[in-house]
Amino acid sequence: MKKVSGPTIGRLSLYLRLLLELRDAGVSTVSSEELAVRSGTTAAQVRKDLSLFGTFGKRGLGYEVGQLESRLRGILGLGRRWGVVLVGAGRIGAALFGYETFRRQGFHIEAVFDADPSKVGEQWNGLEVQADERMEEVVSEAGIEIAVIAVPARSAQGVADRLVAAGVRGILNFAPTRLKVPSGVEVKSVDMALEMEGLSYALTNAGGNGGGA
Amino acid sequence: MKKVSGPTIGRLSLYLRLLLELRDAGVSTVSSEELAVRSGTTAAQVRKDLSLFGTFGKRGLGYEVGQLESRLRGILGLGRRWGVVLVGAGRIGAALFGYETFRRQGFHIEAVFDADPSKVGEQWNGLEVQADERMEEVVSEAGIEIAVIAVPARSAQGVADRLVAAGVRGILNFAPTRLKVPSGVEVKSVDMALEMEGLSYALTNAGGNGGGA
DNA sequence: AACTGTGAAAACTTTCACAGCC
DNA sequence: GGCTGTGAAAGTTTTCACAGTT
Repeated sequence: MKKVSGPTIGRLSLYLRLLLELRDAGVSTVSSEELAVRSGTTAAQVRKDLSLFGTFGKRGLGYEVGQLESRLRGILGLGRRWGVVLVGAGRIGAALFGYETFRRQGFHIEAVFDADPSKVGEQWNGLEVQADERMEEVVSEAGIEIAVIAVPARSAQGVADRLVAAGVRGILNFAPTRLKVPSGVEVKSVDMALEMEGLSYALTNAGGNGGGA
Repeated sequence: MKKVSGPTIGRLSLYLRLLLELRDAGVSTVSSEELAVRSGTTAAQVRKDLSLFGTFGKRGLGYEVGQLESRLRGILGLGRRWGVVLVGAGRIGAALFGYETFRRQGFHIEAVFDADPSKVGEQWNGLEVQADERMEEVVSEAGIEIAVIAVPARSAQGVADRLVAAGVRGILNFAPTRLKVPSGVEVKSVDMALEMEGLSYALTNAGGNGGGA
């Protein structure tokens, strides 16, 4: 398929989320302007983003909510179930495990691993935390494609290497470190410290600007 | 001050993190090439990023680790203590509360709030979870500038409005929703669902590309 | 009249390449 | 010789503006 930028994909996810809200509110049609206001971008941007994947709207009318929703689901690959393993049964792992929004979009955590023997054997909502030695076996047998890494920074690269060797193709990384993976494997990082430092910068250098709304 | 892009600030945070590692490893000098490899960018990018803020290196030699570290700290506004309140004492709040990396960079959680009476009164490492009604009072009396929002999506906007009215200037938002804030207030979002959907997209449309590592 | 889809222009970011200093 | 700092070139993303459809 075409070459689409990261920011564009992020906005498509956002549009999808807004469409779900609109649908729940009983709205059946939406304009690019409406989606733009709700997602903090411009109408032209919305139309350009969508136009990269086809033509979904009706001129003069706008977009049909249910139809655009299912098209976006298809584009984002959300029309299926994704098996996920979680590595790291600490606080961040626990937070993620209970994150309802994941499950709703088709991401199912099938196993949880930790290197700490005192955590192994804990029951998490009916799933037993397993020793990290079992990681490769479970990943390859269940054909798991996505892993969430929620271990300390110093262990993250080692865990990633093992996961990739076992067949994982996508990693969501919560450790504050840059993972190196072979080409063909996708990594997305959630780096809270980085965001916080971005805030610190913005507040420190606040002054002659005017674009928050 | 100048106008610097978001990605640039993200990279500066990353360079700072790498410098700390280098310092701990006893390294005293580093080249733009070295920083580039470790941060997954190019030497030219590193030099350009730094040059936006001044001239920190020595031609022929590179950058002095300790010196560049303290310059970056200054640029990012990390040379001080930041008071932070955490709103939402659920699992995500708990994960954040224990996140050592925050404290190390000068972000101190001074109060925790929750709307759920069954959580109010819990002791979190010596800090008592307070009723959310007390939020405004604590924020304005302690002169808190940064808040972390870790409440459900439907409550997030209301909480943000109250925090801003009480004087907060920066918000780190964990709720999967776009917050609207007045200009002058900065919001950074950590949106795990969005990242996960980005993975789903990448894995679904994997194929004729080659740029992983 | 309302609103989409899209080429072209503008704005922004990254990469190149080299002069200049250690 | 090694490596920075930086203008200029290349590449990418966003915005504009308008023809085309309902």
